[in-house]
Amino acid sequence: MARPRSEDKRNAILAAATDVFAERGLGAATSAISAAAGVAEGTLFTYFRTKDDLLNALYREIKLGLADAMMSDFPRKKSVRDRLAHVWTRYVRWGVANPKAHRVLQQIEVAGALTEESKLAGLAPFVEIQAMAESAIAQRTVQDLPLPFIAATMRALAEMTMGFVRQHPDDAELYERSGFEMLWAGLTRKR
Amino acid sequence: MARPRSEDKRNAILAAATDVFAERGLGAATSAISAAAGVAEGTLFTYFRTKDDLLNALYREIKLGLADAMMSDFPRKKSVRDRLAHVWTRYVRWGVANPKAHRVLQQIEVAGALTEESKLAGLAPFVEIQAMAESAIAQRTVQDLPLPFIAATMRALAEMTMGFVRQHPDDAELYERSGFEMLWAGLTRKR
Amino acid sequence: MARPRSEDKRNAILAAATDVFAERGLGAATSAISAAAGVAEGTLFTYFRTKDDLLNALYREIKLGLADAMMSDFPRKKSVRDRLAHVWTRYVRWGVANPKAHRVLQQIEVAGALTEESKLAGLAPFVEIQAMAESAIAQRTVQDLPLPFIAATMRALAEMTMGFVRQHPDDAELYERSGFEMLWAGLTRKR
Amino acid sequence: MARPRSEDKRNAILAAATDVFAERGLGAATSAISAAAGVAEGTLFTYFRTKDDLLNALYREIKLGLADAMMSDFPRKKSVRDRLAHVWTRYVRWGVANPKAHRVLQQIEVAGALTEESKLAGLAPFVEIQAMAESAIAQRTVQDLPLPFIAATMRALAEMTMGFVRQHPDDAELYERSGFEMLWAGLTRKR
DNA sequence: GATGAATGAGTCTTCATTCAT
DNA sequence: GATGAATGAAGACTCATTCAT
Repeated sequence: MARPRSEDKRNAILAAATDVFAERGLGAATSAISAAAGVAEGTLFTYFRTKDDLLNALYREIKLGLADAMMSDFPRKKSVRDRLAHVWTRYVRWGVANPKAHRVLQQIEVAGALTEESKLAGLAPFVEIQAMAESAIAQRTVQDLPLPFIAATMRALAEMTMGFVRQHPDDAELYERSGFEMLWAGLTRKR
Repeated sequence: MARPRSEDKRNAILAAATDVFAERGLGAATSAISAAAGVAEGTLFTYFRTKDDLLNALYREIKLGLADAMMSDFPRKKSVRDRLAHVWTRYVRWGVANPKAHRVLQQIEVAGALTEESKLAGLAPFVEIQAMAESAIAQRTVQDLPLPFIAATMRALAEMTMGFVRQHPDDAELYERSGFEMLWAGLTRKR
Repeated sequence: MARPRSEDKRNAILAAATDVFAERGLGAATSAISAAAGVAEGTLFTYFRTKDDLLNALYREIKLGLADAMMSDFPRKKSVRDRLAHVWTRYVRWGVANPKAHRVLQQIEVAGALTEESKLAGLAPFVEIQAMAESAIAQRTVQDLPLPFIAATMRALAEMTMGFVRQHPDDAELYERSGFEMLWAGLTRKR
Repeated sequence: MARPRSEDKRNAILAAATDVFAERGLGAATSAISAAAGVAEGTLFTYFRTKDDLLNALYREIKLGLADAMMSDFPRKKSVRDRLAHVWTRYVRWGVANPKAHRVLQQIEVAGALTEESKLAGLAPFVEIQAMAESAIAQRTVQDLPLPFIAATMRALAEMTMGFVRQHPDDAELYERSGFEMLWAGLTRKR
């Protein structure tokens, strides 16, 4: 029955990859990652067949963590505004609290190493947000715009907001709130 | 200085770099770029001392082109809304018309290879936009928010919009307009 | 010694090694062999201490099979020509019927991984052939040449013949006979 | 015009490859070859794109040298027997004088790394031998057998003979002559 | 200045072998 | 004994940069 593959080691590698990639970019050597994870160079490849595999797994892992952060305690019963605010706040705070993961996420997305499968897997956890947006449109609170457009808007503003909160932690609340108000103003029907 | 450096060659290299980096990522080999530019491998290094230098120069070059696209014919005399719409439209259209340059710009920004100098140089051409925003705040059309925050908001929404226009060219106008309206609604004071 | 080593497993590994080495060369990974044999990677090493050990064992195994094919039903009582023809035919047919084993044999011999011990062991089963040759020389049917030279001649011609039979199975008989006649003509005293 | 590729370096690499492969097998590291050739590791790859390319080039190079050795001073006007003896002797002596090249040739042929192109190129220099054999058959000196079969016979016997000459240099002449007589007896029509 | 051969450190990945389970 | 995860030394090949021509 040999030694079973260790979840701990897998996680250590993913964590190390996050650190190393965040600091040196995706071009960082796999050997740096295995070293940071405290495993042998070869071990990395028993958990992830190739560097690209590692990248894809890391992407999913981070996305999953993000989804969890955003959707836990989701106030299903509250108003559209409250629900959107919940998601917004959680997203921004996650990005501020996990700058490395956030940075790596961006790099992976822009690098073009993701499989279609991973892209889909990364999207999956966010269906509930879409559902919320859909119902909001239906009740005419939010303008009639394509859902992906709305989602992308939120994301774009949230990412931007994170940057400001990171740079000016003292004004965190200001930026967090201002960002949200801009989003809300942009999305809702006028008057 | 027998033969002077050729502006043509420099441009050929920058253009080739845009193509190659856009297609293969910043990890692409300099030899691929020199080949695409039709010059020898060594020649690239007489125009740019290192690969990082090339990256920085490319960044500035693209930013300059972008600034030019945005600010030419700038309607200094018109309303804040008109001026903002001008900038918005130009930005979005530039991104749609120059997907490779846009893609490379993003990669460079996210990769962390930029010198402070380059970052500043990249910002410079956009001072006029800032000025516009400043005056708009002063006259209380736009909310009293930090200028960089406003600029970043515009950028974030514009980049997102580009993506949609690229994917749905037939609805270009819809996305372009919707994006702008969201920006405007977000920035202006609520009555 | 709770569980005794299984002869089956050993054989499975040797058979798998024949297949894998024949197809991918001696550089093939031991893990490919264990996989093909349906055993764990580590198991291979309980049956053969090192890859070189496996190679040597495989060599002997194949040689043994070959000797068996050649010497079974050996017509001890018949004429020199009949006995030589028997050996010739059996050798050629074995090579045609076992192309992988034959191929691996050649690779091992040419690769220089054999111990002296294995070389000797590989020769052993062929003593009877030598004996036959010796007596043939004594009775002056065959020219007075060093025995190993005679053996090598037969082998060289037989291996060559195998190749032709493999490539032109329809002319198998022609090549088999022609080859033998050449051998016989070459070995016997000219009148 | 930069430094031109040096024929010397190319030859040094090929010579080093012959040595190293002969001693350690085709699995030998390219770094061992570049070191033996006195060039940097990378340099090997500017002359041969891959290890397989090197193998193929080496094969052609050796075959060319062999053909040259065999066919120079070819006695076109003499009898079939003399011409065959010429080729035979040259071949055997080449193999004895160039044991490393000969060994490497065998390894490459058995390893299955040759392109069809290389195989053809390796055959080309030997057309004259075929022509000779053809005419010999026509004049009914040699038995009517497929040409490739005849060629292969000569080769098989010659290679075997080389081995004996190498092991017993003092009896070189004996083996050389005996081998040839066997070949001649085998090929010619009886009576 | 232009060229491209030369360099060798660095990359990802493989693999024989060991050893915890 | 069987298993397969762990190991780390190689290995083939790449690439930014230098420099002879």
